[in-house]
Amino acid sequence: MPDDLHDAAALRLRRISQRYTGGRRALVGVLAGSGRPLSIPEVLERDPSLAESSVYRNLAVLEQAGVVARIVTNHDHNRYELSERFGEHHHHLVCTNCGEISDFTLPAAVEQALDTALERVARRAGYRPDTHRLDVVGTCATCQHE
Amino acid sequence: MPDDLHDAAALRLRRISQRYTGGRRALVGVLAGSGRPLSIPEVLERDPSLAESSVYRNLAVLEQAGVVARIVTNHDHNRYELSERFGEHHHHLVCTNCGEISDFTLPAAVEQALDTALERVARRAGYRPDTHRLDVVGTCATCQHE
DNA sequence: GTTAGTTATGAGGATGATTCTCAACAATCT
DNA sequence: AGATTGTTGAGAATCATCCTCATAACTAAC
Ligand SMILES: [Zn+2]
Ligand SMILES: [Zn+2]
Ligand SMILES: [Zn+2]
Ligand SMILES: [Zn+2]
Repeated sequence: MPDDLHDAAALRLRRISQRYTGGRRALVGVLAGSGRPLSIPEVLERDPSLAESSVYRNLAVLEQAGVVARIVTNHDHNRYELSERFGEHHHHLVCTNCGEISDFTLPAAVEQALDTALERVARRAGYRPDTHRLDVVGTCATCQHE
Repeated sequence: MPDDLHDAAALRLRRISQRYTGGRRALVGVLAGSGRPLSIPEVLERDPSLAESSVYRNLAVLEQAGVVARIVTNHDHNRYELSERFGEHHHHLVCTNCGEISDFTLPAAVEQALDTALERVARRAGYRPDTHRLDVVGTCATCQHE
């Protein structure tokens, strides 16, 4: 967990007048160390010293600050990962069976073409576009063997 | 609400040994008449004769049958719309402020390029891809005036 | 068209993820 | 240090969603 990650997180929090406390630093560390989006029970497993209510509150704060992103799913729990601004722009593979999520990126040319097409379509509908979300929905390798 | 829509819905239900009852027909009618994805409170507003518990149960049945699709959101309620198989493949514009959702389609060339790129990327990750979801996240026209 | 068997309904209750409350605690400033 | 303001966490509250079960509707023989 590199220091500049924590520095950047602290900066973003300061921008919305929030402190970078121990609990929040721990959350960023857990998410950075995981490599894939985690549900809150998974976060608590990885650091049992954290209090459930604080984890909910702090992930919401970190989301507002733009440090983490919440991924909503059909399954029971939402999942969290570090915001794209701390990594590269990416998308998700979602398993309909077990709910697991992993990351992928598109070839630059496809991403580019997609982005300009989306920009145009949003403007035409009166929307001010901010970002986009793209998920491939399917069955993960593990769930195919059953 | 064209008859062939109801016929197709009935057929899909029959395939999973479910009946196309009055309540289910009413749900399909409401969703077909709306033109945009609706939350369950919105469905109940539009047809107050429906029972809340039956709406939840029947939308789940219709989802299993492939007649409706559930759209999960950051906001309080999920939303439902008729499945793509009853209309054309499309995507969503999502307002981060009020949660409203509207539909759009991509130019065929972009959609095509995207689809083949996704297929390739999913296979490489061991996934059996089923479909994809693409949302533009931003601010709707109404919410920009405030 | 009656009967027996199966499936759907709906009102109210249960579940459970998330959010709220509030008293104790920690950081920041003068 | 004292005063002010932000944070924590254990438990309670909320509320979208799902479940229960007695009743009603449908279906398929007889
Ligand atoms: Zn899986
Ligand atoms: Zn993208
Ligand atoms: Zn809006
Ligand atoms: Zn598409």
